[in-house]
Amino acid sequence: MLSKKTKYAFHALTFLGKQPNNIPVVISEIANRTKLPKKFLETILLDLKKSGILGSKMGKGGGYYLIKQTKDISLAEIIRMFNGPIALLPCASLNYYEPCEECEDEAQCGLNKMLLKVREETLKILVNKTLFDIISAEE
Amino acid sequence: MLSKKTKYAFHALTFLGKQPNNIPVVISEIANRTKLPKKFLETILLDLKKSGILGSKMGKGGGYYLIKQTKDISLAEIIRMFNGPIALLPCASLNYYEPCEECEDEAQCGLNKMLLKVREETLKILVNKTLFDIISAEE
DNA sequence: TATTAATCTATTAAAACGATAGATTATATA
DNA sequence: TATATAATCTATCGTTTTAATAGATTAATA
Repeated sequence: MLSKKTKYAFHALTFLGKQPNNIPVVISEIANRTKLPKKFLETILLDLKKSGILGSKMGKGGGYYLIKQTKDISLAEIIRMFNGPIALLPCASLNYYEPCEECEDEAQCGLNKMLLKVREETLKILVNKTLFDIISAEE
Repeated sequence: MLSKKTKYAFHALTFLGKQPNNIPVVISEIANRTKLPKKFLETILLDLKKSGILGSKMGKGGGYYLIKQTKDISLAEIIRMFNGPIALLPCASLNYYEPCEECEDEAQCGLNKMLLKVREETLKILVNKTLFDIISAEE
């Protein structure tokens, strides 16, 4: 399951992705239109900015706007950022790898091998689907 | 990510699946061999019993043993039992469906549509992989 | 210089997770 | 029938994560 933060990020991105010419939109408008809690949304937008997906402008006429192309923002990327690893266990993750305490020999562990495969196949799905596809699916 | 409970369930099942003739094994032995916390493991084994995957016998010579065939125990089944939905959001889950509060019209929601597809594809993977495959992958 | 709007720091309530303790019930066998 | 064995049940508990809010600060514009 995705956290609410992750879900909110998708909603905010979808909204901004539909904005014409990527004109900056202020937080409160994004919050109103997407029905997301404003203060919580702030932290999300900030994270998206820090990772280079959004840009921002302070002061009058400011707000947040999309920098990356919607086709270049994959589900995997957003999920990793807000939800953590794609893999089902840390021992099967490439980006967030950590060994299991109870596991004597990982190279022997059938669960690990299986979850590595699952991760691989899941990633294929999540990398190929983008914000563009989400927006295209609307209406 | 899977919870530790889910991971422990897989380890316990893998151990029992490798047992010859499905002879009952006592909790403490399962715990020792798998290196899992015994008391926590108890609750897991009980759940597995209630769902018909394991059988148990009290008293001397008792313990837990596998009832279902390893080929008939899918990853999806275990994950659902201990970890919850396969879908990434409740609104995209069939077994645990729940609408989103912020969503005015689900039929219009691009995220929902996308996650329904993801769920479908993920399920294909997780249903086709079984305890048998995990055990086969060992050594 | 006043207004606007993002950014930063700090805090908090609630839920989920992981784990343990102790009492009870069922079964086998000596 | 008594005893040992082992699952089962009830209850509790600390920690971490999640979701959310409050308030002060900085930057940009007009």
